Amino acid sequence: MGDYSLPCFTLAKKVHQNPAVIAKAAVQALECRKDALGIDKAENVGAYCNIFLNRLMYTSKCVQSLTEENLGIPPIGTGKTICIDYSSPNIAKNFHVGHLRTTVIGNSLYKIFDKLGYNVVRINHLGDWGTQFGKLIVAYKLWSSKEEIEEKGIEELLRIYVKFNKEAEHNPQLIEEARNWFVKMERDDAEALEIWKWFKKISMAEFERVYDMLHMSFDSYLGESFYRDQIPALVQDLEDKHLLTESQGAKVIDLTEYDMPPCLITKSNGSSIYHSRDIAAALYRRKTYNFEKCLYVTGSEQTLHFKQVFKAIEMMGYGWAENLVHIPYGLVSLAGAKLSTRSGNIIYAEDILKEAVERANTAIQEKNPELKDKEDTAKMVGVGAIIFHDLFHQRIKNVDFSWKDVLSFEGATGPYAQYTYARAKSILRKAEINIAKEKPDYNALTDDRTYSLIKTLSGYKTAVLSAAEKYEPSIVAKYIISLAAAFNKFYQECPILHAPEAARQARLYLVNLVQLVLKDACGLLGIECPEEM
RNA sequence: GUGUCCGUAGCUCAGCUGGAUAGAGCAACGGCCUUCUAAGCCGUGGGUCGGGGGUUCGAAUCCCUUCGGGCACACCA
Repeated sequence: MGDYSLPCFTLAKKVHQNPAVIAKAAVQALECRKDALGIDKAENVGAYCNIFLNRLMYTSKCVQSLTEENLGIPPIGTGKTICIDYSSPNIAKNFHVGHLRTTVIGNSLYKIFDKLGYNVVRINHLGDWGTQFGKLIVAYKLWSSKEEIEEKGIEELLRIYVKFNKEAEHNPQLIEEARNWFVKMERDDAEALEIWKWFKKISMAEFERVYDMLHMSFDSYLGESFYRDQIPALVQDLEDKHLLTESQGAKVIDLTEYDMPPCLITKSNGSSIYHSRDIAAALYRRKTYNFEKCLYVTGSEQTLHFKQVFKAIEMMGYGWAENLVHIPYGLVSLAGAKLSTRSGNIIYAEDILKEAVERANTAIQEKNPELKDKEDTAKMVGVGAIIFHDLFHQRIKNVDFSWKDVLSFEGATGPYAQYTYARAKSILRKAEINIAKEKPDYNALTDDRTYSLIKTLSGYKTAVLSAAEKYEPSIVAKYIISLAAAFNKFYQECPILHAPEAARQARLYLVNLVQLVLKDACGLLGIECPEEM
């Protein structure tokens, strides 16, 4: 027989979480086990009777700890710097739903750490260097022209890139030519660099359109190309530290000791590769920002790559390698198949954003045609739906893209959160009182619905801290839904404006807190809340 | 093959530092707008927590094993 007092003890600790339910359960449990426990039932009747008091104390504590300025969130990151490498799209390819994930997750992590007081550096590590430009140059010379690219922009770049890959399947010579062009780029060949700069400019214009729609910006756009002239010094450093070995003409760091394939530093033709550029970038960032942590938001398929890169930096003798964190997310697929530019199995970020705004517009026409700022609201709602959908699930889960799910405005969605916010604001507008001056009468806040709402409100701090600790914006998204749901239930059952004076004041005080937290939490995901919708 | 991640309701997922009848949303069905925005609320149905062992008073949660799926495994990023 075990110790039956243990479960009872655990239970007692939880009493503060939901007194009504727990105390009831306690009485039941003790009924069943009182012989084993040898405790008089009267003790628990006392506890049961304290529920009302507990609620009052809890309510008062929670409501007082949430103020407009702090919302309960402690500034734990003051004086510390965090670099976040995210979005980082490849030049000359379209921005599709896959890129949207890193962009939206990274942006949310930025908002969360910023909220906690960290100094956050947002880095868009553009994929603007590498063999793919060699491929593009070859393709451009073979199948396109200056006029066509000027006219059609990124579409034309994409067309010839796809064509190149298709042709290269039967003609390996093309790949060799592409690699040679990349070698030329690395050796500052004027013609190669001029074409490269031109392609980069065309791509950036497209990316900026998407970032504008998402209302996002970055502190640094230093892409891979920025680190190209730092590679020779890196190679020299690695040589000096006796970390490099020659393998099939390439220079590698041997990692067999750590059960990993070797980390390639330079290719057999002498050019750099993404491992070496990532190492150089980490060294540069450490020197420039002296970061506490540096986060890399990329697909989970790059897990091994970052393990290699981090290990290499550690082997170079840099203890701060342990502060480099890869933040992987699951693959986005479409109709069960991998997203592929080549086969056309792809959806562009711009298209879903536009479509969502369109749908939001339709919804407004149906539900609230009198609304003043229809266009702005439709943008907030449509874009909010997309962002929220992307952040609601744990980032590691694979997602199969579905128009139906992405464009849903009901249930656990961004628009549901925004709608709840708009409802709360509407009440406050009609109340026409200065909320800050009203002290709530806690006695008016003890019914089940209200208590549950206060419980949820007080969980904001925990949710934000947990999201930061796990680098998991979905925790905030889940929190938003639980708060919105708690508020909507409260709203349904507890009259606010038409309540007796004491209850009216106390409830308005709560509505104000809900509204503040909802807006703040949505902000942490990069979602804006319209005042009316 | 090796490594790694995932497997909970028809679908999408919470819960995983062990605790009492496993929770949401979507979809289905039935209710609620002369009262604060029905993008809402209430109710009904729906689960061998992939399977099997083990640890424990107690396991979706921890350990082992097995099956299914995703991804990665040097000259792309």
